[in-house]
Amino acid sequence: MTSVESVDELGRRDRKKLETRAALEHAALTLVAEHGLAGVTVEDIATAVDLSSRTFFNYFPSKEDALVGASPASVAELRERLEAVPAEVPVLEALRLMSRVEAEHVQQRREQWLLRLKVFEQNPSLLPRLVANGTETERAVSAVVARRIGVEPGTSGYPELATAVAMAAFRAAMMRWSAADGRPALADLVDEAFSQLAAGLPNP
Amino acid sequence: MTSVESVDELGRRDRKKLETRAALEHAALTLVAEHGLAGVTVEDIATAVDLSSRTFFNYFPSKEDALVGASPASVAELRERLEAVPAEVPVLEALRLMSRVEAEHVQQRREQWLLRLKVFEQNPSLLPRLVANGTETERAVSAVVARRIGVEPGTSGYPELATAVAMAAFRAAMMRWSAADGRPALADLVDEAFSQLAAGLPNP
DNA sequence: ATGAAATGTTGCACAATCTGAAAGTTTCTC
DNA sequence: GAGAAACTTTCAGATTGTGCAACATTTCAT
Repeated sequence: MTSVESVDELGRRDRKKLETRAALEHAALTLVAEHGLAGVTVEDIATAVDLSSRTFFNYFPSKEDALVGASPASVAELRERLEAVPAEVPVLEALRLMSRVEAEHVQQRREQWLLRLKVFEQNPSLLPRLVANGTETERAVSAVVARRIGVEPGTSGYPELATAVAMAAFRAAMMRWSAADGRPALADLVDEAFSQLAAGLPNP
Repeated sequence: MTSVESVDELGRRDRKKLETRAALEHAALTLVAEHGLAGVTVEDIATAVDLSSRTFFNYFPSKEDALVGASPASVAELRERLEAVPAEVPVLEALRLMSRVEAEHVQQRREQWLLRLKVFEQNPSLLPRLVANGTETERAVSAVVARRIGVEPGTSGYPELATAVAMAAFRAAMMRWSAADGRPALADLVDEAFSQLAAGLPNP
């Protein structure tokens, strides 16, 4: 279908789609931040953007998904980013590099992500969804890792372990970043986490 | 169903409650294993146990929760188990010991857990729920870790990192165990994962 | 054993979530 | 500009989940 184009090269239709999607995400985040997850209905979110609630469901399968704001392209991006790392680089280091780039992307949407993470902290039932995003990508990333070390997926368990651990480290860094109100650079926190991983998580 | 009558000290009422809860869990798992998550309604599950759907919601807040079968006591158990490890044992080793015990508990309910994990694999939208259980406990465990190394929670980030990583390793071991159809001992797989963690996840 | 208290189950009403299908509207292509 | 393609909306309906009141059962004190 449509390959990787920049936003400028899109037609009016796709541009409006992205706008609508972003507007729904933003409305969902701000409304839930103010009234709590249970205090906001899909109808509330839709009317805040002047859309029917049915249209909301054309964009997101559920209220929670609008808060996660899972971008469909992110999986492929992550994979390509990981595949771009030279084969002689150790797996954990490759995952660190991939995560650093992801951290910079999050940092670019700083306000949005800080708001999102705050909403997630205040509504713990959402936290699994943040990992859900990861669950999709976990298979893709671990498949790349498996190829990288020349192993059939699902036999050694190492690719799945390394992937799951790396994503856990990334999430932990994000939560710490959010708790510190986005003061330190997220990429630095990610780096620190991976360093501790590489050292075998010794007592500090 | 003939009760195991090993649940001493409990009156008939609480015994029946446990039975009903287990029956609902079992019905939910087997039905979803056969018809898929979307192919089973709460009404189906309830009538399979000869209960009203209203009663189902007295036991579980949602259909998904019946599949997870979250035991309320598990959080406290985990905490106590971790606190029981001598203070001079390094954090990662303490988490390994805690996880081993948990692995043995899972192994004791082998069939139930293999079915559950199979259901979760076949319905990926459920996977976050498996971690949801963890999200609750993640705070509790990381709080214990923080006390163990004498750090204010939320400052160093190490307790949260170590906890998240340990739980990721445990989950990876469980998935591998499930993929291997429960052949190897789960505790051994957990052990192996933690060994790789302690070694800094070197390329295999 | 018996009656009162506590607890569990159920039916009912109701709000909210989410999905198909059909019809209307906008955008794209030629 | 005309037709095709894609997006939005309305509508109907199944399902989820909760509060409440009535009913049934278990427990407990006497």
